[in-house]
Amino acid sequence: MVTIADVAKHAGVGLGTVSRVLNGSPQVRDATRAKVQASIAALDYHPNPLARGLSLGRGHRLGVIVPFFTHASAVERLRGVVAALAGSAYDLVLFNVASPFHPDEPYHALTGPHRADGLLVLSLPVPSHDVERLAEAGIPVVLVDSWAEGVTVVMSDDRAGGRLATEHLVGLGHREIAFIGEDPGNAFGFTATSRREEGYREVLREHGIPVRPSFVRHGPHDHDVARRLAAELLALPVPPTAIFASSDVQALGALAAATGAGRTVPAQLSVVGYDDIDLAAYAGLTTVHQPLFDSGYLGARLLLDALDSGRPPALDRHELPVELVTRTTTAMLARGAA
Amino acid sequence: MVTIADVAKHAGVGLGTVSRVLNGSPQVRDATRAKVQASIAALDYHPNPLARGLSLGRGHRLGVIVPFFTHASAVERLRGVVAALAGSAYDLVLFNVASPFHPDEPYHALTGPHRADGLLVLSLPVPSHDVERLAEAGIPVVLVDSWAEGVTVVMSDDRAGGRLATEHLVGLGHREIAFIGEDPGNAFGFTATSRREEGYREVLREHGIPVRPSFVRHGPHDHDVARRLAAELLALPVPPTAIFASSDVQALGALAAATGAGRTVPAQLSVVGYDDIDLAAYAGLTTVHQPLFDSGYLGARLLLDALDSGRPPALDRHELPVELVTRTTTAMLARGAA
DNA sequence: CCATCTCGTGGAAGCGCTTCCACTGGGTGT
DNA sequence: ACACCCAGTGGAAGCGCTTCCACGAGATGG
Repeated sequence: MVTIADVAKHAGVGLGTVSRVLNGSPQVRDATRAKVQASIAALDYHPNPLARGLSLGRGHRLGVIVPFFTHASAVERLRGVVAALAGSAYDLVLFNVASPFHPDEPYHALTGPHRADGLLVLSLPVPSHDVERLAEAGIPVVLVDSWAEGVTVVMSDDRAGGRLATEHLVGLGHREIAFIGEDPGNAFGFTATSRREEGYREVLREHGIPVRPSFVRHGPHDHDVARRLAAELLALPVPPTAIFASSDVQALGALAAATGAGRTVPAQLSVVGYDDIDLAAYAGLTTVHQPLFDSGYLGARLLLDALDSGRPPALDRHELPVELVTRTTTAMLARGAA
Repeated sequence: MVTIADVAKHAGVGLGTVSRVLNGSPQVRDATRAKVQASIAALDYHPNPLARGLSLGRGHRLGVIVPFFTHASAVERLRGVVAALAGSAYDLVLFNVASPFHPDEPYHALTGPHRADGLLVLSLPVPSHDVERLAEAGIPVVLVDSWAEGVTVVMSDDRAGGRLATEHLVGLGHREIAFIGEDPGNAFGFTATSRREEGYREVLREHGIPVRPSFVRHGPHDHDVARRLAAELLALPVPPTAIFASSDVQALGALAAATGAGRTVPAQLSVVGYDDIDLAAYAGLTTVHQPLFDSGYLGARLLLDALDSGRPPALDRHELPVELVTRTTTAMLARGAA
């Protein structure tokens, strides 16, 4: 293992000078710099990031907390994060939250200093207690698709998205519109689904359409669960003519239920999803597109800027636009139906 | 920031003792241990992993190199890696290889000591030059879905998978079977595709079916490229009655081309994919299933074992089984066709 | 010509941890 | 009774780096 001392000896200079060259200090004569750089190349020297980190007090690690297994959308956001970090001095350290039973476990581990210099949280809530600890420790935090008091957040306007989807269905003549989403009290603490539901309720109310309690179903974010919930909806005495699901995965479950119940889509049932993941395009699913990649990218950039400047990220709420993508799972309400 | 010295003072013991407690050394009297643990809790002390890493000579970081943007299958493998690392002392550091133009760039960065303690490489080739450097640096390496001289590898039997797919089509009566895969000289250096192609060629040969050069098409691993290649195949004077694509993404491209050319699947064209990603099930794609999750899991476990034992991973070639999943994109060759 | 400044440089101190060595005090064997 | 050993402990050294302080050599000004 070659160290800075070896380079110094080889170049015939002091350690300090080598360090200055490594860190681009202007306080080095050009001739000296060249000599040192030649030695670095000759010895194939690589600085030890651990030692560097210890000395500097930061390890150039960006922690990303992500519910990897539960939401397909998280992957696309992660891609954005990866893209933002390319070329930066920071390494991406991945912390998965697999189980909803210990959602705060990663924070406990991370609030210890130097586990990561900054934290990006995708879709998960952060207990206020941990927000404080992270703030005390001086670790900047950015939330994507989530919200917490006193933290910089990047979100898309979920309520507007919920409105968009519902307006679309109402515009097609539907009045019996069901909703499938996650339980507001879900174990992970995901909240986006509730805001989408709010948009749904608002639009119905504005059009004077009563929100039937039996038309609003909640369950874990899972294809088969959604399928079951949709099957229940379709078996109702007065079944819905349209379903708005708060995610594409759930919408695809609804599609499967429709097939199972012998309903053709969109002739006998319209379905709208949310997220616009890869699958949506293949399935021809009408859905609300949100900029998943961009949200991850922006979140990471905000964090990097904060880290570079030494200032905590601006306490803004960055809102990304959503947009309805009309495909082939929605259609005008057939006359005489419902 | 509270350090080990603070804990020592608070507990009225020496630094060494605190360190021994932290590291579970038996050389501490129970009473002393309890006292120290109480102080740790009272002060909310968290060891600094950077300092620990510097002292120990390893940072408890497991580097994963993954072509994140190009292959959907990589994500599923990554999930396996994440699962294997849960509960271990190692953090997952993600290195993306976005561009094929500098495929060895991450290795340059990583062969420097302590960037990561071990390296897991997904689907990418490792230049032999870097294999040597990593070996010299004592960094264990495991490859998943790739191969290199002198490195532990986890792979599935791609040739057998290629055979499986082709046998299936031949068994359905097809003789005009085309292949769509990646160029053997592709910039990233992916090799799995070539082994699948070998299996395809072998089976055709065994059945006395000539391999028409015009039936074998190569292009980057991309849906739209595959779609174009498939469109070319279908426009041939004697078009194929079946297409075996070396990945699901490419098979889905072929499906799109079939729709574009007015061919119904599977009546007028059979299509087989490879990987069995999420999309395959939704699309009803017949495909070769390979244990993506398990491959990542196993690779990570091998690496962790090597790290824990201090021995390099056994130089085995771990081969995972593949299996044909028959869905709705393949059917008996219609009489009189071709 | 000397005091003063500036630039470039060497190297010690210090980051927080582990580990090794030295030391103590109570057993143990004879 | 004495030598010996060993469990338990304190603390110095050292991991490889950055940074600060000190210092020498020219340059500058009076």
